[in-house]
Amino acid sequence: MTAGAESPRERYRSQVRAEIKERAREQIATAGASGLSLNAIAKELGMSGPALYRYFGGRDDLITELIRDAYRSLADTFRATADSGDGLPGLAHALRRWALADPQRYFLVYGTPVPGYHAPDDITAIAQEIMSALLDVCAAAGSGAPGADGFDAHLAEHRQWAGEHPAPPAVLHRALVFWTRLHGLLSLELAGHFNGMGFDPELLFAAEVDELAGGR
Amino acid sequence: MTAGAESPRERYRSQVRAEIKERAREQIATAGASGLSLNAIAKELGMSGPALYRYFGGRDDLITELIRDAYRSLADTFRATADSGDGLPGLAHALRRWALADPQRYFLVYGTPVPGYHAPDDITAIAQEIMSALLDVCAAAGSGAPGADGFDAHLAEHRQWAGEHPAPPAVLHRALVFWTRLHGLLSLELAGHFNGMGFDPELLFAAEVDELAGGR
DNA sequence: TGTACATCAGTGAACGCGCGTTCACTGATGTAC
DNA sequence: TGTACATCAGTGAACGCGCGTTCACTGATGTAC
Repeated sequence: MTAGAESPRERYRSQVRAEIKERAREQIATAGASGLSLNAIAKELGMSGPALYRYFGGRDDLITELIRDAYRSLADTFRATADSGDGLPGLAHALRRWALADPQRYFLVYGTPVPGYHAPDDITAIAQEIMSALLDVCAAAGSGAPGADGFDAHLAEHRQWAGEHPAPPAVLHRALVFWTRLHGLLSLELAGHFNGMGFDPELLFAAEVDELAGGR
Repeated sequence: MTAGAESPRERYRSQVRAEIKERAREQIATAGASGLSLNAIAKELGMSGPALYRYFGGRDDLITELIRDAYRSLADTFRATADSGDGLPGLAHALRRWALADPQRYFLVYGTPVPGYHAPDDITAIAQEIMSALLDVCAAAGSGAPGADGFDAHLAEHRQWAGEHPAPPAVLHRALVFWTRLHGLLSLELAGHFNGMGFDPELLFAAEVDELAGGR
């Protein structure tokens, strides 16, 4: 009963859980999050539908867990990249790789929200980890930008979202700009809005990263 | 039978069509696009479900038409604003107003795509109208930016998306940057990702518009 | 080592639901002579 | 003006489907003595 040791039953259990989630991700990849069906997953695994209730409280629980995994994965990627010292360009390209590796995972985090849904608190906490890693990198990059503008003054007094992070307003501003600009590029690219336009999305992304790393 | 005159039957018909679409928009606003149900719409209108088939080919047709309306509305807004001579800031704030007026409409255009769905050609054509209005405004604003960078050179040879528009690469670049940056801001704001962060999204938007209107 | 018991994964039947869609039909509205 | 006909909105029954979820139960696996 020591915490680290896993009994055969526990090992089996977590393995089946993983398989269920894997199939769920496949379904989301081909039909979107609204196309996820417990019965279909069970069929693919050769089980009956009710069997899944041994592993998840229900459909909503499963989706929430997939969303949590997606946040967790992005937070880990951000933290690792932030600590690697590759600066803003490194973080930006890590984000792009993460997004392209699994577009639907990206949309689980940043996609169109279901009007009623409210994420549980622990997911909000992971979102803050992501912000924290971003702020670390922005702070290390130095302010570099022109002097404080009007929005910086506003940020100086509205910085709850930064938590205890000691970054000055110009750095907070840079973090927001990093986030929103790259999200704009990635979400349009992943949604296919650049399809058929002719240019290479990666080059546009790189050009925006250059500008972020330079002035602002 | 002259083209302009509408018979009573035709008038009634288009009125019922409009009511159906109105209810559909309400449903999408409260449950997302995947929560749209023909039977529920019929019930709200006091009709039986099959009656709707007099007005739309089916559920997919209805959704497609709502998407088309959304594109049309944005294209009209862009064209009118472009012709008003208020420049990039005017266009940006018109876009923001349009987005905030009906978030789900915005997501019909720029939200998470259903993996299988492919928009019909006429919608693609409206998307080009939108781009065209944006390019007009960017061209009128002048290049204003620093000399051509690497991406501008790429754009010079990959400008199919601009159609016949005579704008130079620097202007094309500015249009893409306008589009992607503002989309990033608006989609995060509308999805609620700024909720609880503390700062005012409108001020962040304005700061980005300032930067777009200045250098780049 | 063997026996008695507890745990728990998985089954199969069933429930109730709402969905999109078809079809034959009714009845009101409009048109032609 | 009245009559005969065509158009077409809307109904109600029905089809088949897949969904999430519950429940009582079986049978295998693990645990305690």
